Amino acid sequence: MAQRARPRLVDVAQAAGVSIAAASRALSGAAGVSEEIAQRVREVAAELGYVANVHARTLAGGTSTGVGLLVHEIGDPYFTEIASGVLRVAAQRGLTVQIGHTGRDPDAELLQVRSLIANRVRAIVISGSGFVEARVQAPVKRELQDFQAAGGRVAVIGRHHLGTDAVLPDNLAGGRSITEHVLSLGHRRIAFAAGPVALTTVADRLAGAEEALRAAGSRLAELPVIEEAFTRDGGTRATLRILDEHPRTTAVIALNDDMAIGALAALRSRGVAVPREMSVAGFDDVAVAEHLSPALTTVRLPMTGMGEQALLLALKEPSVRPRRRTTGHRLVVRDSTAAPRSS
Amino acid sequence: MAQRARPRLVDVAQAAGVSIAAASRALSGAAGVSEEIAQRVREVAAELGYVANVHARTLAGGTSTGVGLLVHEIGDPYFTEIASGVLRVAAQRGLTVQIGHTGRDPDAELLQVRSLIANRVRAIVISGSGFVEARVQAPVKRELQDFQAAGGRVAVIGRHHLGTDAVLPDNLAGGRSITEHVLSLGHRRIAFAAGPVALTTVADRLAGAEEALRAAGSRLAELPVIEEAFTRDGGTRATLRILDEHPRTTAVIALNDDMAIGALAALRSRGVAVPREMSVAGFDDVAVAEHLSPALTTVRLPMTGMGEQALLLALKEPSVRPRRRTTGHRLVVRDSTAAPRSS
DNA sequence: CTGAAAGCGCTAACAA
DNA sequence: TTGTTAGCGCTTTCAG
Repeated sequence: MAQRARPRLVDVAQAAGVSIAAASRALSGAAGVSEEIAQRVREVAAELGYVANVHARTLAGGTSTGVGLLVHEIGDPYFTEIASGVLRVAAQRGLTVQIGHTGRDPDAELLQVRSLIANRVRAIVISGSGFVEARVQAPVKRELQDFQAAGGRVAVIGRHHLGTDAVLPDNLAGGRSITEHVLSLGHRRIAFAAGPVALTTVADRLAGAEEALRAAGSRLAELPVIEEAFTRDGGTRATLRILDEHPRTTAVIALNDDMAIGALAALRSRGVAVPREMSVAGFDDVAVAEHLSPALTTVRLPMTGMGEQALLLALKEPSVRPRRRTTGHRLVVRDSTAAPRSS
Repeated sequence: MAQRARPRLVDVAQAAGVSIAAASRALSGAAGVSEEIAQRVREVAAELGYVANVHARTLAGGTSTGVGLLVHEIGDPYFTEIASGVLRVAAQRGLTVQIGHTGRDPDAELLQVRSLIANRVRAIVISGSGFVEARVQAPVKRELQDFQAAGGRVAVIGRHHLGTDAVLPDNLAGGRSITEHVLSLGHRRIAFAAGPVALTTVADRLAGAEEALRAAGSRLAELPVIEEAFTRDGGTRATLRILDEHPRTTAVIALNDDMAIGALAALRSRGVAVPREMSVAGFDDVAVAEHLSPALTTVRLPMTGMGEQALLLALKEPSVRPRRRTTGHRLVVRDSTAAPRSS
């Protein structure tokens, strides 16, 4: 345990025989030093293995190089891809990213936001659905507002109602597209494997489905919408319930790919052939969707791009009114959907 | 832009009518304040929306609450699961995690390590294979050594040669197991879809395969080992080459699941039935492996647990000699492997 | 138990 | 161009 302390700026300055101010300027690339001194300081610093203390720098300079990223759960492929986009932009801007799980729990989210604020990050990106009910996220909203009032920047992905810049996935139109697709194949006894309708993402996708259904002379209220967790396991449970409670169903529309994967597992376990006996559709087009068994029909959302966009938005100068960027979507028809068996 | 500054400790102290020292003690839960004052300070702080500045705190106290996590690419499901484990442990300990991509590039890795050190994180977890050739990672090693000498902690996942605590996945034994499995099905014309053999992970898994092959009276040198990127696309390219250059092959062993997914895609595109015409095996058992088409035979590694273990190790008191934790592995036989067609 | 004051390592005026 | 110095917001001796 040498506990040998790391060299500080003074050490570098001393070793280079210049003032600490000169050393600071040389290392941070600021103007006002002769190239000669700058050169020498850099060499000495490298020799000593000097690495500036970010905390001291941030405290003195007032500007942080950190950004925050909050996801529901990094293991969920939807968030994984978003995170990947955020990391890419951050790296290329020389920013550092602090990441945290929210678990779709408003309390955990509040804690994480506080932690980011405590770290004085320059910008916060929050991804993942919010709640239809504005009240549950009021504390976070207030915290974010204060953060912004103090000069912080915020961008959210897939949320409204937070009064911040936002990247909005095409949930409504996507919900319409996938439902139209299933209807066009001839399905009428459709069931939805949904996450909690309290989530805006779920609500929006269902709203899109409703539009498609009405156009076809049907209504969402006439069909089973099974609410379970917005996860793989939730998809499995929802599908098992559909099989048991609505045995004549010919198509399951899962409200995200993760649920669709769970749905496929449930159908396999019950020996139901997809798409011959049951069609399955997902939403998001996560990277593995095309490699599933069978390859999943779904709606593609540009997740990585959404992550990039969000951080880029958050890094821009704030505008008077919150900005909104809506993404496109694309229906991707693969092998998991087909016409119902003529019964 | 109000640019209204956030309240500081002085503001809280003033509002509560106590000294800044007392306020500090009250908020950080230190001893030496009457419960009465502590109570009052906490109330005032909450009212004002006070959030302590981590930079100031770290600078003054000398102890950071941040930890660093470096992954090759968060989009790779192997790292995703590791990250999930790390985030879980961090959250439960009230630690903050800074994450970065290394892209399996030693230079990028060095930059990321420097960034973590600059942020004075308490511990660094580096996941992802190192290089067989020790020389390429010498600079990182030196940096980590200095970091540790200054009291920092480091743990790596799936690397040797770094002189730090390590969590070592069961690559050798796993490589043996999966190869034994394929051999036991009767395959002899086996090909390997490998990542760069310069990676220790690849080298170790191949060494395990060699053991199994020798026990069966064969040798690795007699079989095609196709080196491509250790990714999905790499798996696709390797498999296409196997199909073209070694057309009599009856089984492909991919050295990770991501490559196996690419292999399945390649075979599908060429109309080769799995496992009837070609068996495919993977390695890792990422979450989607069981949902692939067909479900993938692979070797399970406890990735999430590895992430947890690594951070836990890094948070422990350092020992004189680097600690090593080896994981187990489990052969998971699913539908992608079968006996070769009797030709 | 409480408060005054000395830094933590760095940046950014300000002088020279 | 250079160097001096006053903080940045907090923790932590050290007196009281």
